Amino acid sequence: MKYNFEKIEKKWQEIWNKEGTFNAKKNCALPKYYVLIEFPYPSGEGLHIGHPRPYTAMDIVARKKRLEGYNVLYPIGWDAFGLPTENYAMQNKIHPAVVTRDNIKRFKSQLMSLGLSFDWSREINTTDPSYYKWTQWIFLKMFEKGLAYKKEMAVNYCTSCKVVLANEEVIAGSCERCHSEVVRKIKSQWMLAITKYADRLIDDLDTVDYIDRVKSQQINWIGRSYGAEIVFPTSKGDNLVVYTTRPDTIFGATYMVISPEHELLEKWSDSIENYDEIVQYRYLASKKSDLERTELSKEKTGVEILGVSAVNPATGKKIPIFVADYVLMGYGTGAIMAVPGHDQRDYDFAKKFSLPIIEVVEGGDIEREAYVDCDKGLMVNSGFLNGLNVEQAKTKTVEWLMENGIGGNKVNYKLRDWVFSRQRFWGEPIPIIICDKCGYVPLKDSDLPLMLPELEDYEPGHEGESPLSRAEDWVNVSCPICGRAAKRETDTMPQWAGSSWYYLRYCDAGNENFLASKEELDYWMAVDWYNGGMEHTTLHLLYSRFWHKFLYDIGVTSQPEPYLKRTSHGMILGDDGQKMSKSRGNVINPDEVVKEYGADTLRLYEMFIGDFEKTAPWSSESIKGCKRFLDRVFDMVGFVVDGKDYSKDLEVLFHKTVKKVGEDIENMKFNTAIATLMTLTNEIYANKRLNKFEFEIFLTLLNPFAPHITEELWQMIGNKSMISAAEWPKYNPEKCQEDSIEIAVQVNGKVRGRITIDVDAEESEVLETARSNQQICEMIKGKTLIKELYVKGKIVNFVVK
RNA sequence: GCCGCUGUGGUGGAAUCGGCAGACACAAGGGACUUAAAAUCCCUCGGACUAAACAUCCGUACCGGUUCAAGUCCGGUCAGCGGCACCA
Repeated sequence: MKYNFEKIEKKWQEIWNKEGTFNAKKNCALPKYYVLIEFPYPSGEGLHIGHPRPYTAMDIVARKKRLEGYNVLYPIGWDAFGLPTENYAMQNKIHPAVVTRDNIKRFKSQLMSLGLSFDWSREINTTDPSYYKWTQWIFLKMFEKGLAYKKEMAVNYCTSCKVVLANEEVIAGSCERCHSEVVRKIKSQWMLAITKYADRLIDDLDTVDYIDRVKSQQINWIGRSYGAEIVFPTSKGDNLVVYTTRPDTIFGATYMVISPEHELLEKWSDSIENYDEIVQYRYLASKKSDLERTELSKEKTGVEILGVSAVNPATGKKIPIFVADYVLMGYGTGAIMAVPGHDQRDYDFAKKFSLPIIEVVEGGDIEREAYVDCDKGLMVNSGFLNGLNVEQAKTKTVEWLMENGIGGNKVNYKLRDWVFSRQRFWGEPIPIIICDKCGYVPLKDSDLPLMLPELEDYEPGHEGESPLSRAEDWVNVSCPICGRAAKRETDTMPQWAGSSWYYLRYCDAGNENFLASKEELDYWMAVDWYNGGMEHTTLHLLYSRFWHKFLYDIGVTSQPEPYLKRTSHGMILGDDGQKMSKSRGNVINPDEVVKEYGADTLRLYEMFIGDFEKTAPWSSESIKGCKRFLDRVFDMVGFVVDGKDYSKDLEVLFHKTVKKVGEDIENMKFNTAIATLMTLTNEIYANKRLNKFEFEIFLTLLNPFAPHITEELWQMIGNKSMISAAEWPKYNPEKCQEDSIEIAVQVNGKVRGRITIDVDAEESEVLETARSNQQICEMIKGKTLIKELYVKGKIVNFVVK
């Protein structure tokens, strides 16, 4: 009989679907295991060949855990708000909800065709009002606790998408999505105070099992640094506060710089002699996009503030103050003390403006460049700090600052609060009413969900105002507190909102009274294993950890962290080694692969393609090997004879294989797990005879990788129940090794012969056998034996001279 | 510039704690079966030397070190990938 994958796969998908084979049970006495993948954005292009890689990997984990007796939750849903859908809707005059529905339909049938063991009964959709009701509810809780606030601020504005972006969405000065220019614009925006959680987001990484590169990227992104704030008096009487990580270098501070947006500039406007020049500089700086600022980073620009100066509190000397855009308003205090001797940027600036450069740590050559990495040098030209090392000087300076009441230790972060407003249609409306008298008034819980209004078109306004502002019936309301005319907030939430808590909804997807019941949350949370892309490390992953911690603080969840384990998969490239793209013409369509080879082969190949964590090029040739393997597995049924135990020939190999496949799945080494099964298959083909018991073990091991074919063969050999309800095999560690093994014998570290020994043989016995080996005898004859080594079960080495 | 990662046959990749480098596949070459092709099965497959095999030597980006023994550990160099980037 021929392996008819098309028929087999259709048959089992229908059975699983009809019976809900993989639906998780509600909270119960069984041990639980929660496996999570990042739910897809249902784009118009349909499933990408890269999607099945993580989905299959986690499917393998889920299926294995089920076979091991766990109550497994492996859910799926749709992260469906967002710009591509909205843009498509605008171009084609179709409602985004309709576009979303059609895209989901296509994605769903594609995912179904892969035999993924999702619990479809818990399917969620972030654009469903019964879902975003709770996204809005969480926002209101944050508002209630003061974590959501509105602020006039310079925001990143994408000139093409006409939308405000979060810092995380700006890549090297351009829009993450469309790569257009991003400029700064002053706007009133909703913000979420993620910075209040900065320390916990770093420190709690110690309590979870994330791959190192995820941890280090998050730590890097949050960017915690320890330093000091120092107060510099000015000639205007106002104090100018700076942040520095090098308080020890204060004697070398020969000038100061404040950022163009600094508030003191306006306050000092009357006293500044060249105020016009400064206003002009500030205007030019604001016109610069982030891209230009970055590109021009080599050449420093700035203007000296004439008429106002500061005093270095350590030296007592009068020093000038400059305005320059190399100092950012968003970090520290927006002002610095410049130490050109020991900071390259200050050095470049000082050279350009002919400012004094003083060496305060010896050991460098400040004639040539700033001496930056000067941890080992001693302080000079620094009054009471002279002779100390850098660490001592830091401590002493901070003590001195505190004694004089002009500063102290300070921790700073690169992380900024999350810009949460979007001026677009296809997002969750922010459930706030703006009243002239009462301010920002939250909707009552009973008024949620606040549904999106119906609109004729979804174009944003020319000044970047939200399309919702045109829905006058919807916008104009009366204030819930005072009853006067008021307006709804017209901004919507960013795409990251719905995905910040979706894993909680899966625990109790249909709940109408709350985002999920306490019982189900306590049973299922935390997620045991979450796999996703590296590109979400500083966005989704950080955001959702923040929301989760907030929900933990208000008692919704019982664990401080949402995900116990986080891993990441590599991308699949085109067969030319380049990223797949339409323009390169190297795109592989999963539907076509399934049609030609079947889902089991696709699954197997994507797991066999290479190290799961690394990028791998697709090969239309290599996939044939996986198909060939499944053909051989199918034909194996012809070797099966009755037998309820292992045969003598294969017993050790089977025990080894059970051990290896199980461990490899746990360690994400799917490729070597498959290689091991291939080796066993080759051995079975050499024997051409297989006990039924052995075949069942083999099928169970292969089942997580290739679920359809194994289900079919399981039935073909007479089983009434499904293999999906079988038990994961166990191995006996004692039977994982042959009684006698061959080991290599080295002379001076080079293999010169091999001997067969009993596994448990004594060292002296093994060495004797090795010495009497003919080849070895000849090699060591007439030479002095200096040392002999035996590493049990591995190797013998004779050192001779 | 800073942080993280990776360099192994023609290709994708194996090698648990330092113990026989190249598992498992793909491609290629040869053979069997076939009228023929496809499919399938068998053999060869890092390099040098060799008609071939045995043997020997070389070989995990490069240079050096530790060790009886290094793809693996240490120091340095080069190349590539990812993230951040005027963060004081």
